[in-house]
Amino acid sequence: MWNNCGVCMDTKKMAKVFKALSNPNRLELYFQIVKKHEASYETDSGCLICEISKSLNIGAPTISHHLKELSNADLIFTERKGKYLVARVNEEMVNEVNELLKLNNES
Amino acid sequence: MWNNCGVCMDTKKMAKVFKALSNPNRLELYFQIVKKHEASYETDSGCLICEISKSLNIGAPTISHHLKELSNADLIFTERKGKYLVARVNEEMVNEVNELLKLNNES
DNA sequence: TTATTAATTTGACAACTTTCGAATTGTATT
DNA sequence: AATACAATTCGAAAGTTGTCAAATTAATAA
Repeated sequence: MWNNCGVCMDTKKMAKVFKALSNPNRLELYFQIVKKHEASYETDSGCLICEISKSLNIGAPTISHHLKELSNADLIFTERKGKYLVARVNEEMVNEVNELLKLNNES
Repeated sequence: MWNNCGVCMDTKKMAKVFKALSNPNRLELYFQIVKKHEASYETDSGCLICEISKSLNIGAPTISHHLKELSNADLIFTERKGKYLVARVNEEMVNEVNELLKLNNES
């Protein structure tokens, strides 16, 4: 459970997730992926990055970089569909984070 | 709802919270405050920082700095009790973050 | 009052982040 | 084949972060 640095194993993984969400533009990107994901739940059509990127005032290289960070933190999956990139939320991971953050007292 | 940078107002606030939780040592510090908070729920005795800091391998100035970040992000409250500093979780904020992170589809 | 313990401030430094422009790769359209 | 569009890679600039040592403040105990 504890490593030699006094930091819990899971803590590092979780810190990485939070770091991925810690930049406003990246967080907004994440929220838009979630929103599309929820909207297209029935069709399971995923979310085109080029559409999202129009609404964020940052260039394509930056978007690419941010997506990699979200992906590296296991918050999203990405997949190439021909010319386009499709992003999907990793629901399992998000639920895990939610559990960890939840306070469980009886107030 | 949206500002001129294409970033949602709440997004900045949330990004700040996630940034506060994005460093492993700071996250561990936060978790320990939560743990103590939950354990001492009945007595409402709070959590002494000097106790926690023994289990993290970082110096006092760094702890002080990290506490300020958690506090700045409204994740915790701190209060001086004589010689000691007592930390408490801001339950309202944590619940808010949890709501925002929660996925609401029917899977 | 002196010494001790807890916490903060300051200043510094290396490491990391965010972002961009330019060049490049991959795919589709004409 | 030539063009256009989507995305990635690279290299660099400007800014931010995590950490510490040294000095300082605050409160308590001897």
